[in-house]
Amino acid sequence: MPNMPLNTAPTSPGTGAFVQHVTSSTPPRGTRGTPGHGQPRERDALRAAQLYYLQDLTMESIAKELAVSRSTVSRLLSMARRTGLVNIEINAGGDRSPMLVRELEHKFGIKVHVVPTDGALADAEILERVATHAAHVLNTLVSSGMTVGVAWGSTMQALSLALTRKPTHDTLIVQLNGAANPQTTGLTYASEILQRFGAAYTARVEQFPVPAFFDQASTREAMWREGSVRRVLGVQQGMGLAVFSLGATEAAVPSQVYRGGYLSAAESAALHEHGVVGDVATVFFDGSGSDEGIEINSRATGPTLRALRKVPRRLCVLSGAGKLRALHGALAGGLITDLVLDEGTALRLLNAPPSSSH
Amino acid sequence: MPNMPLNTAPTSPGTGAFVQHVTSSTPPRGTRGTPGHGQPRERDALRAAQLYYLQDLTMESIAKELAVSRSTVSRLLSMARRTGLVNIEINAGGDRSPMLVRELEHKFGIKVHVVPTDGALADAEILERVATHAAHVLNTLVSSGMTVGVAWGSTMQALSLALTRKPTHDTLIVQLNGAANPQTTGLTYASEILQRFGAAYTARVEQFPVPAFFDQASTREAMWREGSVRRVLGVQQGMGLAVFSLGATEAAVPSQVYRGGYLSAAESAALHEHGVVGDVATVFFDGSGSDEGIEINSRATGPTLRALRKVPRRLCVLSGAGKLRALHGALAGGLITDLVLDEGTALRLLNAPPSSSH
DNA sequence: TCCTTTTGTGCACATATGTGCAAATGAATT
DNA sequence: AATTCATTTGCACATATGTGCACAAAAGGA
Repeated sequence: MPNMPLNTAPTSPGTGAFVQHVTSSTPPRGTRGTPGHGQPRERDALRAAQLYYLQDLTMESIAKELAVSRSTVSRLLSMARRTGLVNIEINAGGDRSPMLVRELEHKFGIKVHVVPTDGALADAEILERVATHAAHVLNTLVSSGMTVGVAWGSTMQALSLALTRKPTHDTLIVQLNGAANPQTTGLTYASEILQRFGAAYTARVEQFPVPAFFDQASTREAMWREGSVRRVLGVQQGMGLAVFSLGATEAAVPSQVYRGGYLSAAESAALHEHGVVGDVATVFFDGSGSDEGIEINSRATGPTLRALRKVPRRLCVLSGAGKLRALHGALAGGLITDLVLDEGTALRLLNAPPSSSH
Repeated sequence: MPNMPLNTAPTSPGTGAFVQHVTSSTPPRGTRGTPGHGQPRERDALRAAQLYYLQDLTMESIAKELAVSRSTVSRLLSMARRTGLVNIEINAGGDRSPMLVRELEHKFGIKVHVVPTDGALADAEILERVATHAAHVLNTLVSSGMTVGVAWGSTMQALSLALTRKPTHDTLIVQLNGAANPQTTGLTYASEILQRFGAAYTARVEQFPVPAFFDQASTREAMWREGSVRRVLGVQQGMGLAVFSLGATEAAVPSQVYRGGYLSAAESAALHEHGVVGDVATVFFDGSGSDEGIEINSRATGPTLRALRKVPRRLCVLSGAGKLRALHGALAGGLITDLVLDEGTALRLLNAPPSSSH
């Protein structure tokens, strides 16, 4: 009775083409098995995956059937998982889901995914778990032909690293908001996040090469009339899914936006003045989930909340303690349709009353 | 780095309710973990499944987190799979599928699933593999609210035994054709097949309590006007999916229909006369896939091919050597939209020219 | 209340699986 | 042709996993 490997082997990058090999101790391959398949290695991987996951054969017997060693089968299966050939999903829907999830879904009218977390886990571990879990959820939401808006930040970074491959066609990944700032030159990592999404879904990537905030609102207006920018904004219009986390002013570990030199001290103070509790893609909102009347938003580059709400599916990935007020605001503003969050935060969300704004 | 168990443990029936237990060596449970979930065992199973399949944790660490022994985690995961909480699917779609599949799909314009089979496999093993594979394919086709027509026969029997649980709502399983005959009293096994489908999909089952063939066509006409029969026929009208195999006159192991006392010698001879190559749900067809002009069909109880073709999705499960001519006929007649078959048959199907009928 | 039956648990052992390492292969280059 | 380089393979060993078994805890009956 077989088991089922899972780990993503820390093997080499391995982007290269597949090439046929012949073992000396074994009769030459190529005549074996079904003729006329694709690259031999991928063909074997599919075959192995079918026999292992569908037929419950042991790796040993699969090895015999493919005329390779057992360890090769192990590696084939490992590859099959990494490349998304095998897809494992957990059906937590309906009456099977724990009461916590059901209560949250009922209370807020959205789809909720609670990531199990042990109380003793460090914040970094929680983030990683949430990201991994969210990656699987994302796989069920992304489909061919879809345009997916993607924000950036530490949570999105973790998510991008946890993505599992799911090849699609004609999918388009579009950056939600600019990422450049006066302090750091590169901020290549925003683009790296995008690239990883693109690789995972074999999708084209549309970057948004503008700063996170303009210094002058008038400059933004001017830029927004530029053809190159209008094109990206046009792509954003077609989004079927937006993926983002929330920035929170009160977070123990302050969000990317509140470090990194994006905001001046004066600006931070102004945010507090207006009762801002958090942001989505560098657009700030108050406790009621409104982005209006906040000066800096006129210089921000993320979609207005009004525009965001037009996206049919809006997945928020949230990890950790300090973002509760931001989450309440975002929920009040109807910004979220699908939520992934850790168990601790979920519990607090259920119990804690929405903080009175300001 | 964890592995992933697969086998359906041969444990006791276990239909009973879940009950909380307390171990002496362990502090009482119930205070642990998220409060307010469903039955503790199912709650743990979900949690374990998420940690194991999504987070790639080892069973050992999950055991620690759930405060149970590692073996319990193993059993929880085993249960999670059996009950369909965990769903494993293989994405063989698009350009990743082997050329054999692509060629068949192109040639016949249908969706094809080829079950890998070693050349040295016995017929019974091939049947089992095909059935197991088909069960997974079926899971992707059956959805809530759907009416599924199900035939009977040895292949359907094997399929029913290989089904994996996938709970749905408002699904309806309806028997495609009568199964009683003058020889065997029970033929309980036709109903057992149906029951298994019902159990796997938590669906209501609609039986069709008529003989496989009437002695007199006029009796059928009369019965077809009966309210009870009309109700079943009405349900059949709503089918979104039909699942069947093919009977073949030439099969090495003759199909159920050609043994079992369903047909007299004279009837068998008449079938050959008319160039019959096989049947679907006891409705016979010739090499071109037509059921017309075949006397016995006026006494049969399965849906006419015209009626069958109205079902949007028609899954044919086929295993073994001798059914090639029947398959060619069924394909010519456009009876099939989705096909599951073993590799050997698939190869012959691709190469062999359609047998000239009669 | 006592007894029987059912169900779940941990233990220990037999299998099954993942992976570092060295050897072997095939392709590309000199 | 010889050489280099990047992959791939099989081996062997360390882990990880499945399961028979005996026992403990609940549930049901008398």
